[in-house]
Amino acid sequence: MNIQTTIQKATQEALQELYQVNIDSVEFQSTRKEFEGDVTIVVFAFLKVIRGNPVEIGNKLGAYLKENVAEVTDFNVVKGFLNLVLSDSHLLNLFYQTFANKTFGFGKKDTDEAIMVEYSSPNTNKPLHLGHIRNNLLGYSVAEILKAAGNKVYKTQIVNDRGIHICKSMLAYQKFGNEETPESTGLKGDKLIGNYYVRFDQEYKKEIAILEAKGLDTDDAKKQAPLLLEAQEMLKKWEADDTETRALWEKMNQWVYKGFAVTYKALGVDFDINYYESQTYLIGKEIVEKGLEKGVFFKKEDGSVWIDLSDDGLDEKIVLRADGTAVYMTQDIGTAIQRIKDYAEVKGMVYTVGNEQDYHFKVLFLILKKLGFDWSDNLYHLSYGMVDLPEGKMKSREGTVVDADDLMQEMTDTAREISQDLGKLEGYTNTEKEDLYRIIGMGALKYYILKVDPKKRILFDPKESIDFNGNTGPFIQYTYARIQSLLRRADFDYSKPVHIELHTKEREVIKQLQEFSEVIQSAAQNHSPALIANYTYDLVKAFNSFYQSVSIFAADNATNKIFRIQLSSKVANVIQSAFRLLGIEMPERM
RNA sequence: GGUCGCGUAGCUCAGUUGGAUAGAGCAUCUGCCUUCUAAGCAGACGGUCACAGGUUCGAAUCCUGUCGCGAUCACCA
Repeated sequence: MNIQTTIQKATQEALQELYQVNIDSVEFQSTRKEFEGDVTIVVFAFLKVIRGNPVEIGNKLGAYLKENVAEVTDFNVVKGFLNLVLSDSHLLNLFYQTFANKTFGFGKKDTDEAIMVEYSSPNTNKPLHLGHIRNNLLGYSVAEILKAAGNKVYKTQIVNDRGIHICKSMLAYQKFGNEETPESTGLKGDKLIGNYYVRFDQEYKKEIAILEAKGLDTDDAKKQAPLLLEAQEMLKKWEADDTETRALWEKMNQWVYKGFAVTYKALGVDFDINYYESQTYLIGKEIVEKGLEKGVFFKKEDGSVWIDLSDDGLDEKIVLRADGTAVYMTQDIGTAIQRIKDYAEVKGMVYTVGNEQDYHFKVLFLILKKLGFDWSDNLYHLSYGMVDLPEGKMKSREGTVVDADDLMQEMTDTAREISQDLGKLEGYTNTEKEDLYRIIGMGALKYYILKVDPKKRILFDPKESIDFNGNTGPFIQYTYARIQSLLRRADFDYSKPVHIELHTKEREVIKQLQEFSEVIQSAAQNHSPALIANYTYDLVKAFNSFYQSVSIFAADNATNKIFRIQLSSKVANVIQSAFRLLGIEMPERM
């Protein structure tokens, strides 16, 4: 039985005995630093059933608990707050229990149920950019957190490999490409294709200008530009399985995938399953037909199929075009159902998609619910805010994007510059150094993005993001590296339990360590890596304060010294575990 | 205009189911390296938690309204 349950039971008994009342649950919180104590009971909460002065009630209750609960050694009452002091031996026992348990903090739910986490889901007509970085980091991290909380997880992406946007790149390549290849140009495949997407837009704009000069208005000019008509023609050919078109499409997509693989590897993310839109865009139609029979959908005069969601505060939404072709929603309905068919143990899904699609997912989930799928209650749209640049919104067609590969390289370069200035890396080989620069640079980038609440927008200033002080990845990595260095020096056996009188700072760190598993559960529930990040930073702050004010090597005696090293070691352990959930690597030295 | 989200220190952000005097970092200022990694620590300065009501022992947190910013309201994905 843990201490909270013990105290809760004792409190219930006490109130029964002292005031003859029954209390369902007791409200706990950890005692704030300014006050003496470890656990605090909010006495105000009892006032609804007990008449009286909260201070008096607190004192009586405190006395009872001190008397009857072995772990409670003292108490004090401030206003309506009863602060309980727990015994050193209790905290030490707690510490050694978790010290011995290597999987500390990670739930082990005995279940076959799985969650599918979708993220990234790129288009194959351009390279990944800063927005994808936020998406990938969030999706990957949430998947890891869900795993840590005891779930089986499948990571997946749906590759948007077909459609008019791909045809635009293909067309531009056909017209202006001169048979270029990644090999002939030395470009990454996704970069090469991206260039043609930009090229299409440039040429398209020229055509529009010409048409406008001939007197067409802008809308007509956009619709009648020959290039666009050609692209649409190409899409039709693609859908008709035209051999030549398909071959070009296949070739270009393969280049892009090779390029993406490099970016994903550098980002440290991966997928268990890939879905391709070219294979899924036709499914979903049957479902709509069935739903039509069941009366979930209705048909308009022109033959298009809709759903009326006005009873749910939304409006009407199209699910099938008049010509019978699928829309985005049709595909998503089909894909969701397909996934459950493919992986029977999947009971829920997380979609990592930007908040501009909030409405879409609201509708999608509602449709699936109306179609009667019980798993529709376990769908979650991991919605995140846009990443803005100081100059304004990113537009891929206008080239005002921060390219993912470039940004990662920039972070590594900056890490190199700063590290070389500090000059702490004597005796390292060049390979080791380069690896370290990468770990630090990526740590800075990942932490900077993940520490922010997903739903908030991030204003990304590349210069400011590379800050290695304060609440940053490198600061936490640095703390970890210091502890590793400490452990390398510890020449005695520090794995055995010792018992000492606890210093205030030591108590603080121990209590903070205990919270880790709760934080993981909470992060899993809220789908928020930010909780993990900020917890880790708090722990590091507490540890640094302990580290600097309590000298480890000049400890009062050998036993104290051993304990402090044990404590440091456990802190390193938890930091590493936490950062693994964020996808951030840890340096052994830095 | 309808719907959804956001608004906390000069800047970037925390703030768990409502709890004690609102928390960090950056920036500015003051101390601390003959022993363990100073990418650090200790401290100072800095707040009408957008605004106005309401709910209650208690509100940054919950409810209503107002203002500001953003997204969305496509037979695009």
